[in-house]
Amino acid sequence: MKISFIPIDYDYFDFQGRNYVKVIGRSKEGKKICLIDSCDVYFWAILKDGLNENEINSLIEKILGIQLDVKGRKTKVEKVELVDKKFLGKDVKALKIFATNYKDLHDIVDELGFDEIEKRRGYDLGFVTHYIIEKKINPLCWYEIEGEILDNSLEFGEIGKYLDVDLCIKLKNYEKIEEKKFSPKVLAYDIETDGIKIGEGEILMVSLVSENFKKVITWKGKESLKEDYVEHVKDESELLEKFVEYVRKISPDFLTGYFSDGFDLPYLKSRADKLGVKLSLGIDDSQPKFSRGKMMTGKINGIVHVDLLRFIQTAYSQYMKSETLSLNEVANEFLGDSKKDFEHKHSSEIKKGEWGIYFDYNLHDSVLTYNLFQKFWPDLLEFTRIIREPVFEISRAGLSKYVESYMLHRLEKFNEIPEKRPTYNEISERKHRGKVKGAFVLEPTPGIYEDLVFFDFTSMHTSIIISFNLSRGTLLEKKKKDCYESPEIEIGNDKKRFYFSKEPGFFPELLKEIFNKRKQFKSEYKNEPNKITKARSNAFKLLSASVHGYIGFFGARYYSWEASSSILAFVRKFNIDAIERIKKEGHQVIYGDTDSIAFLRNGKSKSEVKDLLKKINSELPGIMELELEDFYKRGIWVTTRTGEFGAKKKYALIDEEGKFKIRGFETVRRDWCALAREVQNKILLMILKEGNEEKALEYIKKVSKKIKERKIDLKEIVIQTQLKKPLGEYRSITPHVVAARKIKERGMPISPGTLIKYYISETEGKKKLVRDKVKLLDEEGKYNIEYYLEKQILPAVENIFQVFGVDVKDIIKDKKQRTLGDF
DNA sequence: GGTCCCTAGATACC
DNA sequence: ACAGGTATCTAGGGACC
Repeated sequence: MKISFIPIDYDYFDFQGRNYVKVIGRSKEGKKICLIDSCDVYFWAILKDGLNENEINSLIEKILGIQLDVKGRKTKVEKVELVDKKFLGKDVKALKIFATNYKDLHDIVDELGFDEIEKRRGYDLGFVTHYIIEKKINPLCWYEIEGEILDNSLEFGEIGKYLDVDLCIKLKNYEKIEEKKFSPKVLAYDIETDGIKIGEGEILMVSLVSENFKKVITWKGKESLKEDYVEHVKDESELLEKFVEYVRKISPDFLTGYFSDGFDLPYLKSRADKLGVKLSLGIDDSQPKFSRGKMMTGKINGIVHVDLLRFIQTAYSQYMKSETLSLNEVANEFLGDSKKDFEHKHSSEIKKGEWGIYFDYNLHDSVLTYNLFQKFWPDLLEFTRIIREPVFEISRAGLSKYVESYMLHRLEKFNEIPEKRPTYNEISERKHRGKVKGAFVLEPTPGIYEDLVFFDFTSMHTSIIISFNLSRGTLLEKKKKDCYESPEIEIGNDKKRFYFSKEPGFFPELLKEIFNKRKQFKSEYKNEPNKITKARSNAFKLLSASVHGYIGFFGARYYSWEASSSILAFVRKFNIDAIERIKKEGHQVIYGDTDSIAFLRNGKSKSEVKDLLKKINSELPGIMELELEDFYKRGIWVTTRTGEFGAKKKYALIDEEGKFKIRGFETVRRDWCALAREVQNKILLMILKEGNEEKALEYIKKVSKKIKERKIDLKEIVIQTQLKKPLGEYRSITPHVVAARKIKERGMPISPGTLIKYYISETEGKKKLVRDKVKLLDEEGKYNIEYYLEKQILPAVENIFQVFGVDVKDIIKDKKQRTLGDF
């Protein structure tokens, strides 16, 4: 019997000392299937150059004799083969050393301190990754499989009997087949509790949302108006049991929550432990397992637990408008939907009539999570397919893991042996080597300009890596006759160049694939602009842009200070060259940052500009490409606060359709109060639309009057700042630290990541410091007129008006006039 | 108590 | 530790008068 099958999750177990993989997935017909499979277990010993046959044979004999008894497990070297391989692009002779159990490879490696062996590699990938590489049963790709059905078999300790799947198959044959549509079964969940710390208070309710399925399980508010999605149970224990029952009945591919790694799942587990309920969510009846890293991670056997927040953090946060990654804001941005209104309070304070609202609130959180999962699914799918790690990992990993896994899964094509993870000592050496000099930013001349053009390089770092074959493996020890040469790089007081082979390296070659995906999704977005094509385009832009960061990241297997420095040196060179080239054509260049150039049309037509672009492109090497970002009707650049220089990374533009683009200004910074941000935003828009400052000046007069008359709402003057580390670690006591202390005193939870909200009030006495005037939002007080005028409004608008030679200081402060008016 | 300079800290840009 | 460097800006911290 042949079955079309899509792998979703991977797990492994030991049976009689050997490793077996469980691949959980679906058949085309929607049946949940568990494949049992195994693969060769081995690692590599790279031999020193120039060993003769006898030396190699006697080495192999020695290695074959290795037998270990580790952790009660007998393991041995089963087989050794001599193979021609490559390591970092160089030809090497290597021994492929087969062993019984993957977990023992480290111990065998430790026994291999022979002089003939130069390096030992390929033992630190993790068994699942090793398996996927070995067998090429890639996640979320379709296969036609054949095998022995184990449902009633005694094999593997009767695994087929106790696994909660439709079919359990011992894999015999498989073949990759063409892609089919796959709509995963998704179940979203969310809990409401009386506690904030994990397991502290009771769980009041849990909501579950799947396709055509909505449920709130609760043991509270029985008297309340009964909605048909509400299911009442006896108590909290029964709630937990019912939750498990529904999850098992629905048997989803994905169980998804929002911040559920950090809250919902550990909370459920903790309460279940306290109440003696087994949270047997796994297909093998196992309970969720938590691993502690920087972030806690909750894993369920056979169901992929996806904390959407984690995926959004890595894949989208840099491209989002939302200022926080709260469910509400993210849902707003991607779904145009919000959380329902409900003011959280302890269950003892909830009135009878309010429970219905609470249930609805709880349900809607799961609805939002479910819908968000569906929105992001195409991206999660694409990332998983291209990176080839299980969805569970993809949904949680950082960018370095994305890049690295992409490479590791494709080394075989190049006959490459994988590099190992750096050791602790190597990491600290890398950290101490000194920063790589970064990109070039052109200082703008402050002013307001008309008819602007923005050019930018397409995936600049990536195209440089590809075009100049830059990587650790292609770095040459010294200059060769025919090689790529980096621009001069300053090292201390020295200048140096690095040289790279022209023989294509596996790393730059592999990058091409990412680069092409990026191109494909970008044009897809252009043809069909919507939130999702945009998100996907941005996601791959991010992956593509992360590769040079990966090379410079000290934890990377393929870290290279030399390659990283060279990439940045090329980035600087090409941007500066392009600036000069555009100047030479008679354009005034206003600004440039890393891979972009802004310049004036200076009377030239758009098609002349496009011709210039073509000309420049024909002169660029390799796959490097400069593209037209857009034409802009008007743009403004200001000075820095001190007024000495043109400010970098701060500008505002209006395009020809009247769309605004604002970068770096207080308007886009969340640590400024809404009032200052709105005022600055309005002023920028007026100025960009009209091309003069008159209206804006009128407006600013009105606003400062309103402030002085205390007519500003509290929510307009709230300042919010994120706590970035534990409260005790702050060396300087800033306003937001003071505010955070106040919150803590009230017994409210704060931790790194919490947004601290406060306002600055009038104070009696001679308190000078801002932090002495900090008040929380519910603390009574009058806002500090002077502070908001001089420290929020004035700095936000002062240097914008300065561009027109207008000094707004007196207009805003206006102290004399106020005194006169008072009489 | 005020001024100057420097640093810590947060956030943005690419 | 979990992609990088460049940059702006505020408020605190400390030296000095």
